[in-house]
Amino acid sequence: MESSAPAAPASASSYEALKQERLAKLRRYEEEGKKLGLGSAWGSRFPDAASGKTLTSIERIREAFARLDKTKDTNPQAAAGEEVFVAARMMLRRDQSKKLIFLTVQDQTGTVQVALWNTMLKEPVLALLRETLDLWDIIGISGKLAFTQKGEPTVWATSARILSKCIAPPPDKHHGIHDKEIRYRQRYLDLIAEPQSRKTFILRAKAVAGMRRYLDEQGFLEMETPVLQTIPGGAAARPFETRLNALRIGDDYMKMYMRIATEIPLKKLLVGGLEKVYELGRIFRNEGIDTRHNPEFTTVEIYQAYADLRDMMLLTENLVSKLALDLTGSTTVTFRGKPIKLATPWPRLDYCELLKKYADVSPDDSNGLDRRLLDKKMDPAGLSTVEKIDGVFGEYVEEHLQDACFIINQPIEMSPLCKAHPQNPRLADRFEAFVAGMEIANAYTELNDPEEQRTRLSLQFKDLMREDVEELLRYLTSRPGEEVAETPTPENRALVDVVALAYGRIEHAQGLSARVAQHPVFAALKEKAVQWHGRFLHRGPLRPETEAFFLTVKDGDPRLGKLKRVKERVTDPSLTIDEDFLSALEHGMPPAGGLGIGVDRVMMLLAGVDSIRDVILFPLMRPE
RNA sequence: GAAGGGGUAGCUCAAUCGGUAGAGCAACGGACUUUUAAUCCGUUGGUUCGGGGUUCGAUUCCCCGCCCCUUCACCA
Repeated sequence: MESSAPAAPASASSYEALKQERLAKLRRYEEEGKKLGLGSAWGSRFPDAASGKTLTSIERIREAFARLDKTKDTNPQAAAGEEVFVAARMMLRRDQSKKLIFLTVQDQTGTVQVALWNTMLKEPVLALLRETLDLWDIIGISGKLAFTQKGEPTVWATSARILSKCIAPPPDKHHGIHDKEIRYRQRYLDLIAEPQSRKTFILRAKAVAGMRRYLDEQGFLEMETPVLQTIPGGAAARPFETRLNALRIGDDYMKMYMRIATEIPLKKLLVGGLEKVYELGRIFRNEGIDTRHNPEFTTVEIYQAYADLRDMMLLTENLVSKLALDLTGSTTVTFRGKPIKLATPWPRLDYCELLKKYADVSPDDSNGLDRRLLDKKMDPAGLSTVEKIDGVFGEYVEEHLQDACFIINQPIEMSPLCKAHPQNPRLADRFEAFVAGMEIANAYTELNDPEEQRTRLSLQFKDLMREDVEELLRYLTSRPGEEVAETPTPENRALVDVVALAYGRIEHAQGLSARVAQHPVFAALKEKAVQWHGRFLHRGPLRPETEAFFLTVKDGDPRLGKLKRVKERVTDPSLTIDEDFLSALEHGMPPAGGLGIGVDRVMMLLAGVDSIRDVILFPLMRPE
């Protein structure tokens, strides 16, 4: 191993030197502690099983002190009451002399002062701890409760031992850790050093438990549906891909995707006769990372048969405001320095009226929408009407949605899984809940007509595909014939990006597939594609319904990036019609209300933190 | 993906015009029997994120790269 390596570098790092100091103390403790019956520096159960005693949390100790008299109970040697057992990490150490040492120790519930005093603790034990106890060591002590002369609640140790040695040098005892990178990558350090962070994650645990309790009390049942899926559905987001080694399709392992929502399987449960279901869990979206997005995040989706949007509104506002009240003591929270009201009822705000109010434009006014976008230096060219409306809404309206509210009556095109509004078929019977400019929940009266559902999914794909196919055609027209390599050789295959456009994917994009097929360049490509497919890609014969086309782009072509994006969209599995889902609907899904809540964002509000990373224990980071 | 800010001792942070890289905490040695980030005296600790360039000389100026933060873009 290190046989041939030269001796340790002349100047070991400071980190290494500090660690060696601590290791030396550990060895000394092990050696001398044995004689004193202290056990290993890597500890064991505390207090030991034979004693029949149990630990007392620091919170309980503080409660006990509240029942003592600060002026009278100051003599530890005469302290009444049983010995308490405390296990905690030593955060601070104040040596008064060789005979008296004050420690501040911390467990999950708080901090308390511990005194090691030669009149209470055996001299050799005190001496050994004095020499070997370091900041951030975890210790177990038994002791008596008494105030100091200055009135500080103190556990006066009658015995003490190291339960776990911290051999790494800890951070600054006062400043803690300011480096956000360390706080995220080594969350355990953050949890020890920053009480606020610990509070946030304890709060999160309580909030999640509170959500479950609330739903359980309402008669909802928590379901566990697959995280690994063959068609990721229920939202329009790019999924994470993986492969299943146990199953092969042709020569390839079967492709699978991490779920991007829990919607589809939960609705299948409604079909199955489970009438009030929910799932609180992690979902995964292969998209941007910023202060409000993490690739894996937590949602709770709730479905109730024979209910509708109105029920989901009540559920949402009651749940969120109750959580705030129970956990923070108020229905008004502070976020980014501003007070945010979560008290019920939340105002129901009309989407189009908000557009009128803040952007002075109607969703039907295409020119007006373009103008508003241009005012904000956004290019309306190439955007669908829905995207324009959504863009204007995002730019002009969202910032005004600070106190909790419901946005209702969105255009139906934006919501393919949602039933139309009972009074107006152009609107969706949907709400989005906004708080502090963030979308925290989204709910529908669920679409349960399978034929309508098929049409709506097809229309949505067609809409998304149109853009991609147009872009592809623009590319082909700009480079007549040039991109068709005669034969893929080992060299140019390395320089080549193959774009596969599955014919079946665009069969619903009426008119477009014909235009693609008729394009002369495409015809040539198709011919090549069939040859290459058989000769180089080894995926077996082309199936007629999935005729594939390939085109090649040389490395370094400035349009390569754009084409790669087209490829991603065109081969996006979330644009596959989920026949299994439609089949479920064909067996009859009860009319239902459905709701999804972004748990992380609710936590940001409750904890009053600015970044989603501050409510996720181990946020995604680039590997170092 | 773009712009801006940042990366210096184990931790928190300095470093003037480009001129020997400093402090506090931690660590080590010592004093001290009621402290509260204990205090006091002394000592040690550096690949200044990595690579290249300009220069007599680079933490500092230039180029390339890595990582973090913020804003924007993306994200039903």
